[in-house]
Amino acid sequence: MDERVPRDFETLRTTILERRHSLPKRIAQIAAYALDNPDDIAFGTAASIAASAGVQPSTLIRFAQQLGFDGFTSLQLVFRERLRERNSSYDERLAALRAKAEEGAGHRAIFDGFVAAASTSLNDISGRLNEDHFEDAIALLAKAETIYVLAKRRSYPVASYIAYALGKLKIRNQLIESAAGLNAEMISFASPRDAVIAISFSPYAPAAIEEARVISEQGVPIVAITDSSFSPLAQFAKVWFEVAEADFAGFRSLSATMALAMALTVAVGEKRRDAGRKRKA
Amino acid sequence: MDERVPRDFETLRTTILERRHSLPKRIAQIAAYALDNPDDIAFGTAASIAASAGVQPSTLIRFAQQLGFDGFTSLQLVFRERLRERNSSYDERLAALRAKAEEGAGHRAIFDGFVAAASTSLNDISGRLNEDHFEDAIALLAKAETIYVLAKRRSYPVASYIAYALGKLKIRNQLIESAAGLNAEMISFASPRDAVIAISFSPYAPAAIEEARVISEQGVPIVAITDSSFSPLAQFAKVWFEVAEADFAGFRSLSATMALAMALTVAVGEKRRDAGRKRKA
DNA sequence: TATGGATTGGAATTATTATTTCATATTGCT
DNA sequence: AGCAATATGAAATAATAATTCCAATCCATA
Repeated sequence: MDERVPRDFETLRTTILERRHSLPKRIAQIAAYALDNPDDIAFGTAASIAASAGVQPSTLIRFAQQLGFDGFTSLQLVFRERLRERNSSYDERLAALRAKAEEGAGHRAIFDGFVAAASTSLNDISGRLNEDHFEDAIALLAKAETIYVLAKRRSYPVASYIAYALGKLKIRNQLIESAAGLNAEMISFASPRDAVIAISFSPYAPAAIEEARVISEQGVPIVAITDSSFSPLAQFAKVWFEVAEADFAGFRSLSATMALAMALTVAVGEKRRDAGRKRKA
Repeated sequence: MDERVPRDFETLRTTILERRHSLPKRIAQIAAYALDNPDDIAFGTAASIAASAGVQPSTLIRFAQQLGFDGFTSLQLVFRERLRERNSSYDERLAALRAKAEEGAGHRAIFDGFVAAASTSLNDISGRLNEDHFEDAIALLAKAETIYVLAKRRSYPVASYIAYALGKLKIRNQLIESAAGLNAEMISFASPRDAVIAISFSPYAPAAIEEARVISEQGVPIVAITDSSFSPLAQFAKVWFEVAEADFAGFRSLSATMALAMALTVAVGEKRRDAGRKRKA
């Protein structure tokens, strides 16, 4: 075997993708099948796999040999190993990730840490979302003429995704940001028939809090996403959500906030569609 | 076969535990082994498993028969099925949630869907991150004078979080966006001593691709985060990462991309700190 | 369009693996 | 302790599956 044989699934996958275009037709066919149905490769027999993929068993072996394995059996081992690794349960994996991230010094540990933080946050929020608040928030936003989106600094990415999604859903919205320093003017256009989604986490960006105060004094209802009941944002809000994001290396995961924000956005879109349909009928 | 044959792993497990004490010595031995090492049963051969468990192959078959199977092979199927299910459970859950949301099963389903999409994406990326590429990307970015961050539309939130984090870490960076339409000028300042983090997913925003092309022609190395090897972004990149984000209701989760982006950012920060320390010493 | 090389299909062969069988050992019972 | 029933070990056998081989076909190139 003069060529290096991929011994883990990822390397194998990469190798296949690289060579994809230089492979003969039938071999390419089995290659595509293998990447699409890795489980079948792991469990099946050469004959059964070949039949499912619509080729001859010998082709399957040729495929394995092209990749540097000495036969189908050794190729199959890689696919089996993948299943073994993937197998461990979610919680186990999460625990393992955290452990690795903590002990490990290398860069891989940093990556694992961020993945673990994101997973933890998601885990957490899915258990504690208050459904009544969620429905209230949707109702409130669905009847707004314009939805203003307010977030600064670390929360800003969430706001920009909300704005993107609202735009896609054809819901009129305004991201409160202005390179020209015209935020105050922008805010002054908001009326009680509009609504605001405001996002801020400790340490609360003063600008965000101040703008939330002003806008709430204009009678515009606010839906807030923040991190505790002590949040200054909570006091201005008609509805507010508490999201506890885990952090790693000083940077907060945004995954739970993102999920909540997207759910709100899409739910509002749906409610509007339903309302529109009813009005027509 | 007068007794009911367990066809799923949990039932099998329970059955074994119930009968444990009424089993002959060697059979009990293999029973214990089976529950402790289910993966080995799934993949091994009768001979190899028997050897690991310290019994004869025939005992293994007798064990299977006692449980009502007609041989080792049918018992093994249950163990294999277990691996298949474990592995696909996330995708299935997501599919179920999508279906539920489709038929209008309430807003909670939408929220669950976004959480599941995010979890699936994280799960996926943590298994397939290519560590070599990761190290290459870190090295490349760590020695850049200025890191340019390039992403449009749905990827923009990631870019803005990267820019925020780089700023916090005191790493000089430039987000390529300009309300004044000065992107071209901004890009023209980039030199081969700088580097770019570019993020784009299908359908690739033309502006992002075009800017990536221009900037790579200026000799500025690009680290790309994208969704497939066919991505037009990949061809301009020195290093690229494939991130498969699950989507829900038409909106892609950003959780995996975010985790990767943050990991890159923080790792670059660390590498720079280490380098600085070394220079001093 | 003729020719050589590469690719493919399908059956024959070889290898591996499950199962059966039977002799031997162990256990439980009177 | 002695006997029968049960359990076990080891090798023979049967089944299944991987691999090889060769003829047929396809494809690129002159």
